[in-house]
Amino acid sequence: MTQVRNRRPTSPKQAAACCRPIDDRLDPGLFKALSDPTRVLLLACLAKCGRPSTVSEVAECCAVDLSVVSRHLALLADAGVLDARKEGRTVWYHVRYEEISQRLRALADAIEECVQTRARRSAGGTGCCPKTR
Amino acid sequence: MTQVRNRRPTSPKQAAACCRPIDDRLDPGLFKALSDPTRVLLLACLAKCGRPSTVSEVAECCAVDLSVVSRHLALLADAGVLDARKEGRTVWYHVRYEEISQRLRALADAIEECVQTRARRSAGGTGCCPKTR
DNA sequence: CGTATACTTGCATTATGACGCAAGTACGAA
DNA sequence: TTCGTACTTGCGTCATAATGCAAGTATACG
Repeated sequence: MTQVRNRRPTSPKQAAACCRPIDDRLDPGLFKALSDPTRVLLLACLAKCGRPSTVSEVAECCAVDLSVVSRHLALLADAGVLDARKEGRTVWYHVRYEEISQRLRALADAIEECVQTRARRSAGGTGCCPKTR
Repeated sequence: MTQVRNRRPTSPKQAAACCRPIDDRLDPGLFKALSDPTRVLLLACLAKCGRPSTVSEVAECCAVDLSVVSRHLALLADAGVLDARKEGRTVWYHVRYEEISQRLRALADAIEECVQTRARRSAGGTGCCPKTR
C-alpha cells in the first residue's frame, strides 16, 4: 500500500494507513459496554445516585435477575466505567465520573482534530505515521 | 415508589425515578453504532480522510464484502454519525464531526453534572423531577 | 435499447450477547 | 459449625447482529 507520511490522506484507504488520536480514542470496548439499554439504565441510576452502591441495591432499579445485574456491573467495571470495591461479602460499585468524561472529551477532541488537520497539514503539519497495529 | 423531588436520591432505586440530562445523553443507539470493530474502522478511515467518500472507496479500507460496508455506513448514518448524500448512482458519506463531538461533550457534561449535583442540591438546587418515560 | 457501474436487499449461516434459573463460592453471625 | 446473606458462575435458550453470496435496483453511458 502506498505510504502517506507528510500529506493528508486523499482516500479512505490511504487514511487507513495513518494513525491519529482517533484510532486510540475510538475504542469499541467502551461503546460496547454502553450499547445495552439495561446496562445504561443501571449506569444512569448509579450516576444519579452519586454514592457507591451494592449489587443488590442496583438490582432494585429494574426487573432483571440479580445475576444479570451482577454481570452487567462487572462488565462496566471491566470497561473502566465503574469501579468495584469489595468489602466482606458486599461489593460497592461507583461511577468513574472523571474517567468517563475525560475519555469522551478526548474522543471529541480527536474527532475535531481530523477536521483541523487539513489546514494544519497544508501549512506543514505533523505528517501521517504508518499504521502499526 | 417513593417520589423524590427536592433531594438527591439516596439509593439507585430512588435515582431511577429522577430524570437528569444524563438520561437523554446516554443513548444506547449511538453507542451501539460505535460498538462494532469493523464499523469503527470504517468510521476512523472516513474521519481521517476528511472528505466525503463513496461506499466503494470506504470498502477498500478493510477486507469485508462491499455489501457489508454498505450496511455499516447506512447504520452509522441512521445513528447520526455520518451524513449521506446521493449523487447519481454514487453515495457520498461524510463524518458529522460537529454532531458527534457535541454529543460526546454533552454526555461528558451530563456525567459531571451528577457529581456537582450533590453540592448544588444541598444548597437548594433544582430538585428531582419524576420519571416520565 | 443494451450494458456497465454503484450500490442495496434477501437470505442462509454463524457468532455474539442477554437472560433466567440453579448451583456454587465467600463471608459474616449466632 | 451451621445457617443466612451477597454475590458469582455454569448452562441452556432465545434474540440480535455480522457476514458473504447472489440477485435486485437505479443510474449513466454508448
